[in-house]
Amino acid sequence: MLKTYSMFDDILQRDQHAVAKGTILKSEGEESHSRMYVAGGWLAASKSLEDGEQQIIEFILPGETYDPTATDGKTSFLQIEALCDAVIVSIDKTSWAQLLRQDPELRKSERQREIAAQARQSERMLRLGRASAETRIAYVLIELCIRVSRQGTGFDSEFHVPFGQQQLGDFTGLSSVHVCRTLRRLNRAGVIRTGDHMDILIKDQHALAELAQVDIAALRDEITTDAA
Amino acid sequence: MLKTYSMFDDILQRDQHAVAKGTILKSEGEESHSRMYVAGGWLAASKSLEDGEQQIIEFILPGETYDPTATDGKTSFLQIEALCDAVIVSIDKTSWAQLLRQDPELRKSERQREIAAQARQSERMLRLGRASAETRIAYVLIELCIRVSRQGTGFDSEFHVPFGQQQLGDFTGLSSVHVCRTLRRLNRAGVIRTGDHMDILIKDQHALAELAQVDIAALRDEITTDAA
DNA sequence: TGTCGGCATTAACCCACGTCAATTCATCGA
DNA sequence: TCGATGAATTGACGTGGGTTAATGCCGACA
Repeated sequence: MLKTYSMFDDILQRDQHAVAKGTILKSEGEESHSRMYVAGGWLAASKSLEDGEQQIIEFILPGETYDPTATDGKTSFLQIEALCDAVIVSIDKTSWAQLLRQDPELRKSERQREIAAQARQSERMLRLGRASAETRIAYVLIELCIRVSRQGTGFDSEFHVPFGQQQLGDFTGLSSVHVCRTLRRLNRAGVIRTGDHMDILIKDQHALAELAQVDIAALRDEITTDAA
Repeated sequence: MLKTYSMFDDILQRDQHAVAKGTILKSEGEESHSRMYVAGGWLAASKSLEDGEQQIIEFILPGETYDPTATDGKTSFLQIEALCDAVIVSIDKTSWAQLLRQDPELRKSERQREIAAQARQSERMLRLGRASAETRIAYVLIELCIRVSRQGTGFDSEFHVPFGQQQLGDFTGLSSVHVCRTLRRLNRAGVIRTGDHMDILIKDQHALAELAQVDIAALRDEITTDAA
């Protein structure tokens, strides 16, 4: 989570506005002159093929900022959508640049955040291109678990995913039907337990990490650093 | 391509060293304290699953720099390998930081480069997760063609890929056998013509763009900006 | 309390792509 | 000139995951 900066805080207090689940905050190719700050709720940054197939590139969680503006400085190269009811703040480029100029700490933490994001992207590309459905699902569960946990502290084995299996598929490159099949299988194997409304309980952290082909400790460091 | 900077040039003249095709310049998790500059040849940045499956995350072309150092500032989160005989220069972090501090132009162009890289990654993730083999192959051909072309000027419909079908598969998330099949099919359809040694001639640019589900003009802008 | 709409679940079926293996071909050192 | 090596190519075959569609469940709303 971002540390507290008086001027930053000031901006975040103004201009908050609530958006309903499903709201599209920015579309691909649309004008974009601001960085978004998520005060509450989850967003998804995604791209679509002409035939309508959607791929979620990144989830944006409360306390994070995101700017999908392309190199032209004008248009967004991603679509940003609210996965659940959310509260967001638009910080215009000028204000953001000013914040960065004034605050070396913020500058440094944003730099770290970018590097961490790039590492995460690489890890996801590896799974998208090369891993089985089971590995992909196991991985996303671990990743989400860790990212949710750091809002509290440490590693909570139980967490809530505020969106459906369709979106999980859009993120892992699978159909919602196969996401379902895979989650059932993990349930039957006793690795996880799914409750109502996409509540997830990781029953066997070790087995899940095995399936995801990931070293949990390393991943936690990587993702957690993101917040520094 | 990077513009000319006296001090930058100075560094690039020293410390050049040649590496043979297949050389692994950095391994995943290995110590990494420098940024690499490619004076000649192509590199690949990749990640691997425990079972050995490899995914190429990015190609690094002559004139580009790359730094795979993770947020810990110590280890590389990618493997860097020479796809063909290459000449590279290691620029240590301190020198690089100094260059950035002294040169606002370089700082700005690197910033642009990072944004462009992120847009490219998103585009690739979309294809990895959601597109057919044909679309992926068509897309990578167009992407490579444009990136090679900008070393000269404009869009050359004929170009050379200095590595094999296996690596094309490692980049697109396909098996080398299926890469081969797909290339043959594109040949038979008259969209491309493959010559010896992975020489590619795009015979029908429009049809290829159609298959790739991409707007060539937009993509060219995006990739070309990368070089600013 | 009923009805409606959206999501999860499951089964049946199919196909795009992976795997394995044989064949050809180009390169290269002895 | 002769293997020897490694990549491209092609065919046969198997399968993981997509598609379709039926069913059930829950929450919202009247």
